[in-house]
Amino acid sequence: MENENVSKNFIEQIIDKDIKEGHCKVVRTRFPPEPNGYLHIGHAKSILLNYGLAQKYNGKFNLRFDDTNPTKEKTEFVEAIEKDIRWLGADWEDRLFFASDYFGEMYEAAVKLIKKGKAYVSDLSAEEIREYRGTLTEPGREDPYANRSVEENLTLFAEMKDGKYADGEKVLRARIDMASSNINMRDPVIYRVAHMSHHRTGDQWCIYPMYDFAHPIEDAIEGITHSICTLEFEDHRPLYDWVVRELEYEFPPKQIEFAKLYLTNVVTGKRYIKRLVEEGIVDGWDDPRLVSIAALRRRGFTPESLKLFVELCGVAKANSSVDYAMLEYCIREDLKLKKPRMMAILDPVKVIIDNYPEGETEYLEVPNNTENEELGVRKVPFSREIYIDREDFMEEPPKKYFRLFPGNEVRLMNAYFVTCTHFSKDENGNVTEIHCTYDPASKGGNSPDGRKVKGTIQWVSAAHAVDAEVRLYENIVDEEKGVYNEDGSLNLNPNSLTVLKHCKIEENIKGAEAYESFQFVRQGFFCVDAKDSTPDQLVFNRIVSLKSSFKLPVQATVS
RNA sequence: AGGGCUAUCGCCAAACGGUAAGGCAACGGACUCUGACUCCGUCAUUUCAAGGUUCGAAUCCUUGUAGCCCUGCCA
Repeated sequence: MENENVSKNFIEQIIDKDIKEGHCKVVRTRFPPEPNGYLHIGHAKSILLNYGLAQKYNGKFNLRFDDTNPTKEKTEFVEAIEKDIRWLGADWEDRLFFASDYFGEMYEAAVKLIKKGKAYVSDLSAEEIREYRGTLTEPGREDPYANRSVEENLTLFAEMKDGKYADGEKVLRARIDMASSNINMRDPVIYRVAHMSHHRTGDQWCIYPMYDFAHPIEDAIEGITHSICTLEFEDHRPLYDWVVRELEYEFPPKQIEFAKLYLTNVVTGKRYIKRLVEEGIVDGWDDPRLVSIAALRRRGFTPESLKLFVELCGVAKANSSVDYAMLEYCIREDLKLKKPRMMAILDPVKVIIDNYPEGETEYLEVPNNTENEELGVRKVPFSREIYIDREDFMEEPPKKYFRLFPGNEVRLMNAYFVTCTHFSKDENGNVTEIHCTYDPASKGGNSPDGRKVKGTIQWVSAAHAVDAEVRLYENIVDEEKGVYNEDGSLNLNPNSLTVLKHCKIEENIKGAEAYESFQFVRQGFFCVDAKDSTPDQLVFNRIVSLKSSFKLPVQATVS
């Protein structure tokens, strides 16, 4: 599936080496989300990376919810996450797991550590533990409870499990090295008491394992060979390896860290998005201006486009921020040949073709996609009164403007040549009606005399047009000013949403369903909004505009 | 001397001691019934800096510099 010339990323190189040296036979990866929120594009990278690796190496990909902290997790999120991953196309088959499924084994693992003298129960409070931990530059001090006997620790830990202690009263710590330069190794807490109902295990447990202890066990139990996570866990790897070693797993999993995906001019921070939702600036976590998976889906991005995007971004260890233009390229690339190209007028102005018979309608056959014949043809009605886009007409055009203006001839796409004869304006100077004559011989869009026109514009028959709402988006933050203000607040772009009512779309658009997308010729790709669109009042999201090298010349200001 | 990681084009990113891939963006031009697409062309004598080793260095060594991460009973 890949181009042979594309060199392998550093993770693939590690896997190649592990296979070659016999450290693993079948590659197993996993995506381990905590069900405490919605997935965003950064998670998509991790999902597609893990799934892609499993596919590439003929291995297995697991979905595992890392639900070891009941205070933050909800079933609602596990459902949303499953939906997003499924939509992305990452197939975990029958391998859906929960860390909470392993609580029993984790408890036994902790007991094993205690018996080996590698873990002890501490009565220190959270604040005391912090004090004893030392700082980045000073070593920590030994926990005063570090020397309890194995028997006492066993008893105490069992009592913790049995609910004898309140939250925070006791914890289980791994005995490693209070003087380590790596703070994660200074006798990390591996079990805490939390009298709280867990979304899956209910009240069965009142002690819960910490991530650093739980994660390597989860990986080992599932036979994960390569446990891929993000850079901030690099400092945790020695602890990960310690757990795996002390527990003496036969096939120890290997943790590998890569740099997260950041996108320019985009908001991913949970607190920021929460505020945007609360303040009504966006209409939910799936607002099309956001980059949660749900938002991207609603906006009209496809799994294929995100997959392409992730591939193009690559995988490395350097922190980086990918240009949003790369994402735009990917969705255009995916939709280009797959979607019908329809005519839509976003800002309509009426054109009357004076020499076209009144009351007549003819149906012109047009290809749905000139670059992909498989998409077939459709019939588009043409009549005396049509709409064109306001920006396709100018009373006094600048040089190189080859759309409609008085005296100029243009092609109505797939229809006829028309020449503007005159037009009218209202009291405010807005063009209200444009009059043209058409050349009946140019039917279909070409003149038998070989006459050329420079401009081709889209149009929609007034009597047949479907009225629709179209929403145009820009990034939610102002890219000129930077994403954040000095006080840490978001620098919002006031133009992030433009709602256009009464757009006119050719009648073939009728019946378009949620998530269905189209190219609106000369404008961009648009997707039926899954939340607000109805059969009677279609609502479209602009996914992305078409590229354009056309710029109206800026009027020179005379000083 | 706290520890760890990272620095290659505007943005991603290859290169693993043999003389700087590729993509996005941008800019020219051709083509065009989408100012799109497509196609052709341009775009790092130089890899954070300075030294050193070598016939040869982005790759090795030394010394700096910059950025990111780490002091949750979060993940």
